[in-house]
Amino acid sequence: MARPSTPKLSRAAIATAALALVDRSGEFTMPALATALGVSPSSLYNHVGSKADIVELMRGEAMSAIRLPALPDPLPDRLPDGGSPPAAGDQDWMAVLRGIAIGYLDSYARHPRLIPLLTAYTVRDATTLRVYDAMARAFAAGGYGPAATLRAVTILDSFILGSALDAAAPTVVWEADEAASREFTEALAAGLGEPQRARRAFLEGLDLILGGFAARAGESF
Amino acid sequence: MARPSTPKLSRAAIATAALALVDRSGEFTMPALATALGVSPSSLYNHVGSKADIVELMRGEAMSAIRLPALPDPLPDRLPDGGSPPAAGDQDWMAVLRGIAIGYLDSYARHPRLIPLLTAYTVRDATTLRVYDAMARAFAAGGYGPAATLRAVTILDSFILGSALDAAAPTVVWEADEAASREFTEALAAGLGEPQRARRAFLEGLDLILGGFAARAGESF
DNA sequence: ACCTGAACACCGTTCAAGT
DNA sequence: ACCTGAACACCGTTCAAGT
Repeated sequence: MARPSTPKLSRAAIATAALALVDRSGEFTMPALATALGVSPSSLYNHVGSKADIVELMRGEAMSAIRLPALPDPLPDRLPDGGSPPAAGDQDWMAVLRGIAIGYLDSYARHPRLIPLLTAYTVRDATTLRVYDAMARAFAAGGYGPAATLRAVTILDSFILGSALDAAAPTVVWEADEAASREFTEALAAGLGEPQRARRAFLEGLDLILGGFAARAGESF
Repeated sequence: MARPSTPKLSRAAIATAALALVDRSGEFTMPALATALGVSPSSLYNHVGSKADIVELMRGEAMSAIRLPALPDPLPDRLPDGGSPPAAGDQDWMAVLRGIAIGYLDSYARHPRLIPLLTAYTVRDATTLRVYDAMARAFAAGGYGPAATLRAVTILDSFILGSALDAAAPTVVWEADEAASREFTEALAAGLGEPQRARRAFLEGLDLILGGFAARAGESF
């Protein structure tokens, strides 16, 4: 029973099983993963280099669900092919950014217990890079210069990741203690029950940020 | 050499040494901490219940540096004491929020390697609660109702935490690969060298968000 | 090429034993 | 009350051995 004729493992199978394990139990250890795959822990090392490697696989798996809006690739190319006007339409790239941001958050939200795991490792995932790329193209389409584009992408990324964390493992045990003010206590009482609380806050914050970007799009930078 | 006449350990000493260890090496294990304290690992359990307990101590330690603006406590109380007008001044609570947010981020930023550790545990720290409380009071002072206040605090918290993470462990190995667009490549080239890159992005995003809040303060919610 | 089992150097935590 | 040392059940990873 040493080497089976058809391999029991593959990187894809490991990624899927690992993500399912994290989703289900929140834990992620090599023995637990091996058990889920019906294999011995040391077998995993025939396909991955380390535990961190598997975390990267899970990141890719989680992000693969993103549907990036089909943005014309070398953006200027669409001008000569007739028809539509220069498409300065601010609505365009704002809507694109909104779509990307929401898709990005949803990818996280589908795997809440994965998020704290991701922050412990450094990213090196191609799909995530493509998300940033799409955002950068959208800002460029909105007239942002290179440096402003990078800051803008950073801002969006920070807010999205923070929102995902907030939703996944509430950063506060939302519970007013004896020292809490009336204002805070009332806010908790009013908001905590709300069903889509975290998501509604995200959407509101996203619109705040995008609104700010749109307002600045006219200025020089 | 069993029990010394004067205790070698205390919760405070453990908190300080743990934070110093994380700041210096990024690692955090009980044996390493014990060595740093000149003590055996099992001794720690006379003062803390678990490793998670120590993480909470570190969170408190990191947050204790925050200077919360002295906001009049039961806010309405300052009206009758004469002098200043009702102080509808939007500038007031916006400036207060800005100060809190920056202080909050700086507390994180001073201990970048602590941040990923924090996200793996659930918060139960009194100082952090006080930060939220101060934010809630500021929004209430700005005319926000309870539910809107909770969403607003959530938005700020998410952005701050996300920014801290982004700054601490760059969420992307910021490196354009072969599939990167011209826009993204240029943005990276223009922005990556910038000295205070992460902090400038944070300040810009913060102003975007606060600006949005200020603009909405007049509406009904 | 790919799985197994034994082995290594760790880890967090418990607990009797000491003072 | 508080520190020690031994012990327990883990963990990630390596590697010779098998096919």
